[in-house]
Amino acid sequence: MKDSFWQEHLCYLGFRLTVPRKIVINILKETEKHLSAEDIYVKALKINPSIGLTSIYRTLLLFTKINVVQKHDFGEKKARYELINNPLKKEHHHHLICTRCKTVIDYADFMKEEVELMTKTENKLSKKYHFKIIYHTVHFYGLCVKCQKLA
Amino acid sequence: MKDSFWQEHLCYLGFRLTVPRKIVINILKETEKHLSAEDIYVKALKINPSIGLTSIYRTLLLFTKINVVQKHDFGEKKARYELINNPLKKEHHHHLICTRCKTVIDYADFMKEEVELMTKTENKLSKKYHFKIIYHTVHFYGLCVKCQKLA
DNA sequence: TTTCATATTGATAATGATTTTCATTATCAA
DNA sequence: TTGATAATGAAAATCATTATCAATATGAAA
Repeated sequence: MKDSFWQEHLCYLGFRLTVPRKIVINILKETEKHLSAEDIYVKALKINPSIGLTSIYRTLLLFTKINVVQKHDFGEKKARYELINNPLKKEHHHHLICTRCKTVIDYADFMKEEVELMTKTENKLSKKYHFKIIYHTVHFYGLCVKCQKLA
Repeated sequence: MKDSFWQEHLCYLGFRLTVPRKIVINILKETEKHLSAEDIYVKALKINPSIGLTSIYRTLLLFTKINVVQKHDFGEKKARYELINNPLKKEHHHHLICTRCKTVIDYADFMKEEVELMTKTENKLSKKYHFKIIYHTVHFYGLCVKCQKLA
């Protein structure tokens, strides 16, 4: 029954292993990009034309809640999704976002210093503002090589 | 004709000094909060009931383009706006965002180290990825004091 | 296996923020 | 004061996402 780590995880938490859920995981597993719900839907239709967009959204919502995918907001009106622990990707990374073509580059360079400082800052801020920090985001916005030439 | 620094700026760039634009600037000048378009619209109606929501959006778009306001995306479905160089606010700051009540706390503590590292990282990333970085965002998401108790 | 309670689905309608359209009005230089 | 046109407000259109709800698929129990 178990098809992969993620599906086992689903099962473990008491969720059913359904067709749309398997398809969404497989699509995310095989890309390095940050796909929107629509992107995923289009790919899913090619695998199983009877799948509904609603299910894609519901699946992504569920996966986000159980920490199987991460939902990103890169300043577009639509959200983008990324599988957590995707073997194609670096463990932990931050993002460079091209404001023109919306391409997202993952980077994990210099993360040690960055994350160290973030942790330090988090601790200080938590105390000062009595704020319980759950996660942080670091986004660099700008222009990718291509768009620098075009703009 | 000129009413303030911002209005002069508008004028200088060749834009007209209209009623909705003055109102939006004045509303933003007098708050420390990050207001949504709707928030601003409600306040604007009290000053001039004939103002349209469309104009609020148009004004905010213009102001964002000419760097008079900064548009923020804190993970809600609606955007929030903040006047750049607001005398009520710290020059440069990052944000703590409560994921439950959506309150945003500005902080400028420890910014020196943070900004230094960001700049260093930006330089390295620019070179490595040939990416022209325009700006960055650092958001800490979590629960504010109140919501920690309620959640 | 077959049955069954119910978790999950897909089609459709609804939502809510933001944009577009377009005819009317306000602004400012001449 | 006038006139070109920038800017407005009302209403309709978009677009991503959610809610509704009847139909279906899933997995445990018989």
